[in-house]
Amino acid sequence: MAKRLSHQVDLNLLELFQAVYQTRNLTAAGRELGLSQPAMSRALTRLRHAYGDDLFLRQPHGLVPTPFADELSAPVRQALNIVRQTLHPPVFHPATENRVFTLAMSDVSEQVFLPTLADLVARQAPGVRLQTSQLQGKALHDAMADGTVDLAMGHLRLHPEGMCSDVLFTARYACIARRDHPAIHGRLTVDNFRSLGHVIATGSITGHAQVLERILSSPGIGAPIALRVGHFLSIGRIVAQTDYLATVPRTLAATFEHAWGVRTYEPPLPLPPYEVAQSWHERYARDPGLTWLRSLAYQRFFGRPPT
DNA sequence: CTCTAGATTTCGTACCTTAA
DNA sequence: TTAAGGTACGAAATCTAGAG
Repeated sequence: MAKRLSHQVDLNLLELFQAVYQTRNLTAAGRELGLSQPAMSRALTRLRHAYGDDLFLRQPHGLVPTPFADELSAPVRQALNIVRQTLHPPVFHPATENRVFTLAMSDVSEQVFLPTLADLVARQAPGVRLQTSQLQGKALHDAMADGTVDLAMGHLRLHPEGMCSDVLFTARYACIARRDHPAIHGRLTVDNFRSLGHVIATGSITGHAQVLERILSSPGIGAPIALRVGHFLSIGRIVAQTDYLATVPRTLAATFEHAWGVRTYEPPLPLPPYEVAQSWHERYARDPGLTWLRSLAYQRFFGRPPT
């Protein structure tokens, strides 16, 4: 294919080339494209001029492609297929797809809503597998931007640049302490909250630690932070075996009650609710697989697809 | 079967209209 | 102003039917 286009070519001319190449008949190709025969003839002239080749020769049994046209046909067909694919992007078929999705989430989210999500995925898409990632900060942002991590879920601190998100639900905090705590009688008081040592999880990718540290250290409260740990899930057992107090997501408190026998208390002062969201990078906003997964998570909480 | 004249088909061009 | 498409028409090749 040594010849070069003499000037910019209207891409519709490639459709014309393809139609004429297939039909070997200008009038029939014109019917396919909705053009009159003279319009086809004129368009073919433009294409001939652009390529500097006759492309098709009029012969007794129709238009016969030149060797150059034969050479051109495969790349033109491929180019048209690529263009058509951009207009009709691939569809994700959950029942038959094989794909691994990587979800960035805290240990809290793994405990609280990953089981339900995993069950939904297993029912609808048996070939799809999930794995979680504990990346945080810039590493998480970079991983989401390059597609290594597909979706981040939870009450997360994310660098906002290029991020999109759906709020899945709003949740509240609860306090937990050991069942036979010597200083707590019936209900948790403001004095208990101020004087008892608190356990908080600071190593997690969630934004809970920031919120709780601010509350505990605020001028009117000044509660002591006795222990900082890396994971929320460690807190239940620690609280069960010490006189420490902890403020954790309410759903997690319920889990700790069953697992470690701790007791859940209403916070003695108003704590702000927090939002749990799913976030993804704008580069993958139209990824059909990711769109399906996001929709599944959204329906899990709202009973309907996102608008 | 062969030849021939008219009909039909198909491509190319001139000229006009339209829309950007 | 320019490019693209339509109508009208010419040219060339093929098809078809009738005559010899």
